Amino acid sequence: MAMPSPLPDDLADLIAAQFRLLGEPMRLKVVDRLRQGESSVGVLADELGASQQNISKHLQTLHAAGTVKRRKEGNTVFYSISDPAMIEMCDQVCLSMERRLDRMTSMLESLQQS
Amino acid sequence: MAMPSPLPDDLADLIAAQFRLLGEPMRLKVVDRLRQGESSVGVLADELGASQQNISKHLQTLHAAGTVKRRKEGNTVFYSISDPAMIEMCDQVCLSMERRLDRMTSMLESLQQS
DNA sequence: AAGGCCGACAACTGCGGGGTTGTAGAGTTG
DNA sequence: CAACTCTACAACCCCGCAGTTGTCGGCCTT
Repeated sequence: MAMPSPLPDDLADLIAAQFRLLGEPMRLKVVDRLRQGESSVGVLADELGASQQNISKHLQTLHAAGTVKRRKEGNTVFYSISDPAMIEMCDQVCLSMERRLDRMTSMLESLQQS
Repeated sequence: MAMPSPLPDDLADLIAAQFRLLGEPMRLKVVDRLRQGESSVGVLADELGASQQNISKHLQTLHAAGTVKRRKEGNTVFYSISDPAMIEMCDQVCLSMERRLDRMTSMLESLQQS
C-alpha cells in the first residue's frame, strides 16, 4: 500500500495509461461485454454495432496492456478478460456513478417541489 | 449493483469520461497531491513543476466533473477533493498495479536463474 | 483448387484535448 | 493610486488516437 508521494512521473504515466484503457466508450463496452465470458471479434463487433477492424484494434490495445487474453480455435479468435482488476475498477466507478446519479435525482425532485 | 447490460451508449460515455479524468498524468498528480489536503493553484503548480495556467485548467476540468471543490480566501483559491470515489479508484488501480509489478519482478527473477 | 469466412495489419483522415502564450480581473499592500 | 500577487479566460499549436477504408494471410468447406 506504500504509494510514494509525490507521485513520480513514470509511475503517473503507467497509472494514467491504465485509466485511459477504460476511458474510451467502445473499449469500455468491449470489456463490459467480456464480463459475461469470452467472445470472438466478429460477435463482439456485431453485438456492439462496430466494425470488425475497430473491435480488433481495441482488442489489440487491451491485449498489449495485459487486460485481455487470446484463445485461437480454428479460424476464430476468442478474447477474455485476463486482469480481474479491470472488473473491480468498473464496479468501483459504476458504484460511485450510481451514488452520484441518486444524489442528482433527489436534488431534482426537491427542486420540483418548490 | 444493477448495471444494465449491454451498456447503453450514453452511460458508457459517462463512465468513460470518469476514467478519462484520471487518464492524464498531470491531472492524476494533482488529485494525488490533493489527497494530503486542500491546496492552492500556485502551490500545486510549484510543487508539480507545471505552469499556473496548466494547473488551473486541469482544476477547472476536475471541478466541472464534480471531483473537486473550491474555497476562495482573499486572493487565493484552495481546491480540495469533493468526490471520495476518486480516491478509491486511485487505490484500486494502485493495488492492481502493485500486484502486476510483483508478478513481473518475480517472473524476471525466475528467468535469471536459468 | 476455388471460394468464402475470420481476423490482423497499414495508411489515411478528422478531431478532441493537453500545453503554451498573452492578457484580464479581483484582491492585497505600500 | 500604483505596484504586485494570484487566478481565470481565450486563442493558438500540435500530437495522440479513434474510426474508416483497403487489403492480405490463414483456415475451413465443397
